[in-house]
Amino acid sequence: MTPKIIVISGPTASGKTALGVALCQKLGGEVVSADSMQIYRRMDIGTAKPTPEEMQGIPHHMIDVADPEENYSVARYVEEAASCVEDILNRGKLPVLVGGTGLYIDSLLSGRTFAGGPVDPALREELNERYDEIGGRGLLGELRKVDPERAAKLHEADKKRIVRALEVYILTGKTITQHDLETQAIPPRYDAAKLALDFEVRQDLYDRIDRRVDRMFEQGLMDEVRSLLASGVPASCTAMQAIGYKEAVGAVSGACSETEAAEKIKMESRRYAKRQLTWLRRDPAIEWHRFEKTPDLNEALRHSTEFLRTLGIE
RNA sequence: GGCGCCAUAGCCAAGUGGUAAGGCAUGGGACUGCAAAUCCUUGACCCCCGGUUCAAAUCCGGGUGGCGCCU
Repeated sequence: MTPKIIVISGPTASGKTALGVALCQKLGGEVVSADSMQIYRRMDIGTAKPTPEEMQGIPHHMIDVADPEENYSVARYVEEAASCVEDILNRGKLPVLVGGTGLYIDSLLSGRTFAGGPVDPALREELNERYDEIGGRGLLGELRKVDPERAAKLHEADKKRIVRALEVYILTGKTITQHDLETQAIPPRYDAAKLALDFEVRQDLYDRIDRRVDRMFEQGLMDEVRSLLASGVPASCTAMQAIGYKEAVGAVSGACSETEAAEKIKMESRRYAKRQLTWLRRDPAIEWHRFEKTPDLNEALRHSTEFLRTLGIE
């Protein structure tokens, strides 16, 4: 089976956008973003959203598809992104999935479905409260009674996952363990050629991140955040939990200085990059391109096309 | 030059005689409807030399380094 879709991933600030556009130009493709924060409108600077100049006329999908106050989710992403991909394929073009949100990429490619229909906010709230009341050990104990396998994998402090596991069971009568087994059994939705970018030396990536954050402030990150808040976007919503935004909110409110916020953003971005790498590294199918010191787009492009050729894409 | 204070992991920092809390960072890992989120995990023999003691990061002396004050 020939891969029908290309994936370009890597940690933040590794040069995914540029490579994605270059490959699209070369292969007649369109970009489908796989970034959990660039989906929000009016959040441009802090998410390092590609500018029109960077896009170079290549269509970009799954960017600016939601308002910051909306509750977006993987499930919604999979649904919407899949229809973008289908549309691109139907027009005889090549979908190029570009982004750093590993969960979104894997979920889309696998065709994963999520258990239990729409989330029931009341139930989730109830479970969260119960967790606070009886503690992690207590709630994990309750999960153990219905789904011992899942309970064994979760740490008592992992509130989110304990709550979700219980939620799935209550909503569907099926354990999340069983649901996972069922979805794992279905064949992947797309056969993808996966590329990821990284640096030979971690510090080089971190240096890039630092510079990018400085640039965000020069470009007016603070104003962007001020206007989001002024337009009524609550500081508590998911979108505002994004790195860069929650810290800038602190500076806007006077809780810390702008310099302190910048330092915090750099640090959080480094940690995020590390988590992204952890996620990507466990996928043996990924072809890595590691930059020496400075990102060399031509090098990456050559490596990529060579790799794609071996898979029959050119 | 004199007096005083301090010297514990990359940083902050507890510990005043029995063999090194904690926080942050860093590295590693997890991850099936909030994922840029959430969670797990990770290190030092205590500035140097000598002394006291069964036993010193902890007491004494000296050295070095830093900070403050004075002349």
